[in-house]
Amino acid sequence: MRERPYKHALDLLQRAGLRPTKQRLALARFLFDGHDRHVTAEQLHARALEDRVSVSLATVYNTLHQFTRAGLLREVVVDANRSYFDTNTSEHHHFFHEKTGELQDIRDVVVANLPQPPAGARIARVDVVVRLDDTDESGDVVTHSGPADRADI
Amino acid sequence: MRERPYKHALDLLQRAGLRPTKQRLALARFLFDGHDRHVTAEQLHARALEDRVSVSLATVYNTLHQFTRAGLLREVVVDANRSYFDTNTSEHHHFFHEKTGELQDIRDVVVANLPQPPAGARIARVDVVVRLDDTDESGDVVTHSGPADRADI
DNA sequence: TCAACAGTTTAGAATCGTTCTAAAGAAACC
DNA sequence: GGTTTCTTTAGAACGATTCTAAACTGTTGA
Repeated sequence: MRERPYKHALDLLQRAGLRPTKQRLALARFLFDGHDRHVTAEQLHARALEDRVSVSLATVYNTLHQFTRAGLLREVVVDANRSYFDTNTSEHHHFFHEKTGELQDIRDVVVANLPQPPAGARIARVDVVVRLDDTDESGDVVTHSGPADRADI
Repeated sequence: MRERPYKHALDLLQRAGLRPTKQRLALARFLFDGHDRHVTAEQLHARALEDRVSVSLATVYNTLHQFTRAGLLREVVVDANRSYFDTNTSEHHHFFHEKTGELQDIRDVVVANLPQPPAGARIARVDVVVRLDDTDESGDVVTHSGPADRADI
């Protein structure tokens, strides 16, 4: 994961059949540095500008969609107001912290007893979103024995 | 479920502490007629106009949110482009037909092995969205023995 | 090397769903 | 009825996203 970022990003672009432009390279280098990330277009744009990479918001959107089509990213729908893109494209699910808008990958969730899809349809994907609240406005400490062990719903 | 729609709607509004205006009554009568419905604001608005109930889109939005706050509806986030409101407020999950934008309730899904939420957070809700594709552009018949039985993911 | 084409970026306009605003209208209360 | 409070509404405003058309850049091949 600590590999030569330029080379790695270049590689990904080439495999996706995308010309390695300055903008795409910069975005890819940031997105695919080995961390699992959940970014919105605005966040990624801001980040690029911080790094003094001049790129327009339109290009950020284009690039995110191209990367998604290429299977490098996965779009996560959790919030009606913004789209998140996840650099982790393997099977997994999410905690979504409603207050902060933060997403967090969770693994090993088991979904069972799904009904058969209607005729003519096929399951494309199963998404589990666990929405999180703050425990308590009073600032109480969380005793780690609480509820939330009743994993079934 | 076949009860006097006026009375039932009136009742719901009263219990929710909302003045029974013409608009709210009309929307409530349609929404809570005993069927499970998944509506967008636009759809509900169009439907009201068909029924010759004059109501503005702003009021439809207001009303949907008021009903949601009152626990009469549940907002479902499945599509980045529109909000759905579900008249079924009990524990259940959804099939989402990506092509048509249709939602369908599914019951009895089991979600297990959820990790503990991070300290300070509490699970507010678990949403399972099963995204559906068309089986096949060639129009093949679905043999009901196919995949989609491997319910775990 | 360079022309020429195809793919890319961009600013800004446009779009779309949704929310806001301020004023007019209706329900509730005395 | 008069007054207060809640509702509705048209239209403006908004924020995220997409589109447009023109400028730009990578690539290819002579």
